[in-house]
Amino acid sequence: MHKTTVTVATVAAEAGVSTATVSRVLTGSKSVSAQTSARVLAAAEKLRYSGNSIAKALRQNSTGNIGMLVPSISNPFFTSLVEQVEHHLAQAGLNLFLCDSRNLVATEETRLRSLTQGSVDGILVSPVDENRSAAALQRASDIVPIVQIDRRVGAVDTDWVGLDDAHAMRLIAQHLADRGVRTVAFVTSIMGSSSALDRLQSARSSCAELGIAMPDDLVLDGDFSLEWGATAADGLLDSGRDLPDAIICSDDLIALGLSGRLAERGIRVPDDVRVTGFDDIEYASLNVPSLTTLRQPLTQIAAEAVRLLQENIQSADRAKTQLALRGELVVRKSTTRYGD
Amino acid sequence: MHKTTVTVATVAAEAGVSTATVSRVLTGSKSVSAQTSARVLAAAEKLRYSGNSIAKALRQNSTGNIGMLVPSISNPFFTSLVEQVEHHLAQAGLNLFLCDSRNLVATEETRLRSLTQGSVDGILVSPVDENRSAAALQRASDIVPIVQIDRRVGAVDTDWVGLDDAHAMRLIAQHLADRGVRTVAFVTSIMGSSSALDRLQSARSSCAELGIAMPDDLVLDGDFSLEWGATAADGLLDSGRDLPDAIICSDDLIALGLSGRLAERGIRVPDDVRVTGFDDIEYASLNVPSLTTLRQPLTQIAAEAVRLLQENIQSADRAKTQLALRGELVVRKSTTRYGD
DNA sequence: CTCAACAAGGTAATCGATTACATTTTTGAT
DNA sequence: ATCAAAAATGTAATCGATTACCTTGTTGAG
Repeated sequence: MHKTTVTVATVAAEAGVSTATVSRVLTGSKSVSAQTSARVLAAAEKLRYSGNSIAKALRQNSTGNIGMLVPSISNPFFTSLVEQVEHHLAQAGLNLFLCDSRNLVATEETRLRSLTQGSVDGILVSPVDENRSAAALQRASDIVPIVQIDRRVGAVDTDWVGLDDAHAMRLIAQHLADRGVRTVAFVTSIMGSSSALDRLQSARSSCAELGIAMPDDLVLDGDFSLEWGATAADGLLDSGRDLPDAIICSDDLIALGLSGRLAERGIRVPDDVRVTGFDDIEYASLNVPSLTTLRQPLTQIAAEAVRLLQENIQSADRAKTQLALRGELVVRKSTTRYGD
Repeated sequence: MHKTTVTVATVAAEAGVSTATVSRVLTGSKSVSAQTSARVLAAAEKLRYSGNSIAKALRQNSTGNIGMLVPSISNPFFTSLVEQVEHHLAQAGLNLFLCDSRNLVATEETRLRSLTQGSVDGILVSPVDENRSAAALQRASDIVPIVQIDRRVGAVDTDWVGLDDAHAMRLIAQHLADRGVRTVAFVTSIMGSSSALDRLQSARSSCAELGIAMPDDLVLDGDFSLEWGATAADGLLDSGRDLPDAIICSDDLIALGLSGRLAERGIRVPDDVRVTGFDDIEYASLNVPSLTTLRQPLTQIAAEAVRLLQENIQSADRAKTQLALRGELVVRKSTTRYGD
């Protein structure tokens, strides 16, 4: 199986030229005659030369791969984000090195440490916690170009691309107000991630403006998961209180988990209570009832993040950009009663 | 920002020792006095030395990272598999380099090519297509240790770890037979992946044994997605035929998409038709109705795959192992009528 | 007290590809 | 026909960490 390693030297010998020439042919630099070039290519082919990207990276001080660190790849929102990023990177001839911080600051730190050890030219990161991620992130950004994506740590001075949460929540609140909603519950993840924080704050102020009540005891926090959505549904039903007119969830997973549990317990969505999600993951449209949610401009977010990272890699000292892109409300059945 | 690079030489100068000594301290080789060691560590700390894993990899001919190539990271089954693998690799001090072949043989080939260029010590791959993936896989396995996981290309001689599909389908068929099912439809992905092939074949033979009818025109193929599940539901309902007693789906995504569409069109699961999934992704238990499915032994699969890969990396020429692990039937509401 | 064994640390080769610089050959303009 | 510019190719330095091999100094057994 594992034959003797084939290097440029092997190929050079076979083709009867120097290693420099082999390298020139293979990297496509100019100044190699057609015949020589052909001879080298033939030799490379014959020996099944496959290059050594490590050596190349060492010499050129650039690996052609980009690290991406997300809180949880099992969250479909991040999965889609990763897919988009991967797509844009591929177009730029870059490889993706994907890591999962498992929503743990400690794991995040470990990953950042290994990524900053030379294996990547730059990092896209969605930090776990607005505060507790700061130290590791700062350290990493002293070593390698970093762009924050989706979630962010404001205290670390890097580029950031993500959603305009304030605008997004305004769209949702406005939509609910239009349908006559007067009281809402808000189900979210425990404070810590910037997304959760921003969304709650924005929901509060938008609801206030529109005359929608959002009592403190109807703000429930757990995490971004189906499981928590279901638990929150139980919480609301078991509290003894009347259900609000609507339940705003800070992501689709929560909304789907919650909607499922409500159905099991005989509560009809949207007739008994309206429900909104956030992100527009694939399953949102296929759930029964289909979920009204806020679609994030994923393609654009990914494209901008990749672009900014490339700029960062090229020239270190640029003014940092903060890019808040606008989402789009997708109205579906979970907020639409017959006659609405 | 990007300061002058700190290398072992910088640290050596600061500490007043040679680069060899610095390296000895940092890698923990023996024969360094306590004082010297302390001095080196202090210097490294002071200069914020962070090492260069590229150089290290070049010298040691080993990177400490493992590539994993899956057909689609947006499929929750693969997401969970990746999580498990990541966990087991981390325990062995290895990093994960994750790639998505987007269900395309061409993308798969590109990724394999870049992975075999030195960036990883070994590869875990779930090949897109039983036949069309063979060439690229063979080529890659000539260069670097490979273990196939979940799906496989039989023609390429590598280790493989996955599910015992025959056993799994027998469990499902038996369960349905026990509940009085006499006819089934089978909704799957287009043939190509080994999983799809094996599952169909096993379903056919198990049903035959148990006296369950599975007419050819009730075998529908599309892909492993929610979308296709929904489309298949439409297909069954619009065919003009009576619904079968049960619908076996070759993965949970299909089952969930199908179950949702059935509900929308007023068909009740399990009362009008029973539905089974395959994989036991997280959402299977939270769907309404919760989904009867086959739970894959993911942790075990991941653990074995990692173990085999490590063995392969250590000693190239071993006899190859094929490991088919048994899954477990999880009975839920989608096959359970009142009184069953 | 002597010498083998060992500890501590230094020097320089090494991993494989790229590339600055040097050398030779070709080309084309006059 | 001549010479400068351009093309083709070679030689060797380089990227940064590791490590084989060597030198010097210590220790302890006999």
